[in-house]
Amino acid sequence: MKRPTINDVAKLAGVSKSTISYVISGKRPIGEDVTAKVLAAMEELNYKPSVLARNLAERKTYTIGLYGPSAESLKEDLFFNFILSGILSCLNKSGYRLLLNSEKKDDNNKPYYELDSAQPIDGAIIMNPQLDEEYVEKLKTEQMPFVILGRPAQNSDVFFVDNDNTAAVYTAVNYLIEKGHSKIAFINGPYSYVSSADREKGFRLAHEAKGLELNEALMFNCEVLEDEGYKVCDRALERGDKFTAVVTFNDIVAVGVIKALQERKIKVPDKVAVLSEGDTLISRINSPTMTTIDMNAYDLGYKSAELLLEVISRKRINSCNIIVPFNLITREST
Amino acid sequence: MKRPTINDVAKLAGVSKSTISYVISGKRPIGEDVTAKVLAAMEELNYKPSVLARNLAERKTYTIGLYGPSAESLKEDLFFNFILSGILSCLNKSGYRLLLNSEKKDDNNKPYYELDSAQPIDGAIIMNPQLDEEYVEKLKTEQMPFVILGRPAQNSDVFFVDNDNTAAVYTAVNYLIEKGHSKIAFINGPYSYVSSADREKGFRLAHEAKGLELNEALMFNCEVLEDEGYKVCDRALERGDKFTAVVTFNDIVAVGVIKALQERKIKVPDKVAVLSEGDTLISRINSPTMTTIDMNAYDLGYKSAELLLEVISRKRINSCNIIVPFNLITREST
DNA sequence: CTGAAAGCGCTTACAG
DNA sequence: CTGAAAGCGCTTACAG
Repeated sequence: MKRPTINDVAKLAGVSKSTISYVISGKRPIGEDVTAKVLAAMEELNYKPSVLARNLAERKTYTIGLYGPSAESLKEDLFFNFILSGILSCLNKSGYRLLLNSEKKDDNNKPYYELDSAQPIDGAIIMNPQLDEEYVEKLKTEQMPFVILGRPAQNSDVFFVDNDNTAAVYTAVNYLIEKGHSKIAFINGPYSYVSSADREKGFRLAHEAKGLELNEALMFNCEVLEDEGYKVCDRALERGDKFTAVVTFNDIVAVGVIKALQERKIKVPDKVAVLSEGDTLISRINSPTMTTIDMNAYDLGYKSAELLLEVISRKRINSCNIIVPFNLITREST
Repeated sequence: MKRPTINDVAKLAGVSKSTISYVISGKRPIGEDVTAKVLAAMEELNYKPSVLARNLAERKTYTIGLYGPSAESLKEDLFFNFILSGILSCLNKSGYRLLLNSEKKDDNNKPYYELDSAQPIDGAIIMNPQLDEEYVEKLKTEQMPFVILGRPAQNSDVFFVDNDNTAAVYTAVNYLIEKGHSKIAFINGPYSYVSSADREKGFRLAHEAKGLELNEALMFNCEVLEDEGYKVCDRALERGDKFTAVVTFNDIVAVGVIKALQERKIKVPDKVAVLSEGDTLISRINSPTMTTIDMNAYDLGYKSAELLLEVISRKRINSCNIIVPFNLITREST
């Protein structure tokens, strides 16, 4: 038994297939009696119009592609959950579907995305700070609407949604300085992330604003993993670096940092305060609970999707960006 | 500038469009010189075959649909991350795409999925224990391949992947009994989940096996949320229920339980031991770290996808099921 | 080894 | 208010 097509319905109802199509779409008025016949035929055959065929005819898929982290790094990334949740909430409201693409590796182990104008999507959200650059020019020439989740390196003429990462770290450091800290370590993300540079800028500015000298040796870059945070902190302690507070790239790195401190019986926050970014449930569950900057990741996702839909429908044409606010949440770790 | 189509390439290369198609697919031998011309034309026009048109012509989308939790409940669900990671790993290997569908609510606030044979997918993974039933019969008559992630209530003739939840709880309770506990509370998931019934069975069997009397009043059902775990535990303590150990549905519920205990200065594990299921990073980060049953959620996802692809390609026709093993991981909370 | 044509299942401009 | 036909951009059986 094959799936019924629009032709089967047309034959059964004794009308043309355009009429079937118009009854479904409501794009032109159809007589009451005809409508009734068509509806009955659809019911009888349990007919549902093929999404695929409709997409091809309309040249529209009502689907957007999310280009996110690799399958591997997605495993323990709660920040991603919030973003995904925000995106889905927005799309569900508008009847759009989501094609979820994770970063892949080619034969040379180079990361890439399956992302070009041949994909069955109306637009893309790119959330990988390593890969967005590569696709920006390509997508522009291919006229595929897209939004970057994060600030692109040269934000010339693209749509993007991000936090003000510089201001976030500025706020964090400022808070610590006002609490009396003067030797603050900074465990930043990979050097290649634009957001790492943004954060570093905030770190420097906060010191300048308070006229506090900054110790370059206390600034570190590492992969965004618990274990990396642990190692960096552990090595710093081993070397005898002096600091009374540490700001981390995100919650999971902070977990590693706190572990390294606790293993050496360095009390948090009594001896060293720890401040993270993200406000995932990790920061509430960890002991001590963590002071963190809530980046409103749900909003980041929601706004990206919302913006992308506006770009697709040409309600927005000139590139623009949306900066999602953050809030400092103080808990036990500072 | 419109996207180039196969006709543009054919014209430029001076051959028929079937030849273009065959050069790309390699489904029939094409002369060297012709191949070279075609490749050059494709290159010059930056041609990529439309995925949509190909899908319609082949009646195959190389896409599977994942029908998962609602956007809301996905927010703090790390178990989902593992499953998703497993699914993506498998699909990436096979060149399949993932359409991610979350549970939606209709106007009457009734949950539903956008899931029928008209969707642009070759098959579906259904991971919602509340909704799978509803779609099983429908999908069967519509000949849409699907795999249930979890054990369906009447597992008559469907493909499914699950843990042995009964054995998992049996193992957990057995371990606690051997540690000397005799009054064990059980905070189970919603009564409507098949997996809750499976777990309860394990809880009862473990008691029977050791000839230990079971106190029905110590068995609870609640939504799978931190706060619900907290409330159930708090009310039990308030009532003066006596127990020295509690087994929970998952890690996040255990967090609530431990919080309720700690607030009343009841030491974990000294006074009350806590054992959860899931082994997400929560159980490692929580203080005390949690003894938990690792359900191998990544494998759950990977195997579901693998099985679905086999069903789609008709390498499997008769319904079957895959039971993913679990391991007890002991940490500080017991 | 290559081409002309039918077909996948829809939508929509054209015509009445 | 309704229909016949062209078209979306491919694949593939048919033919040579």
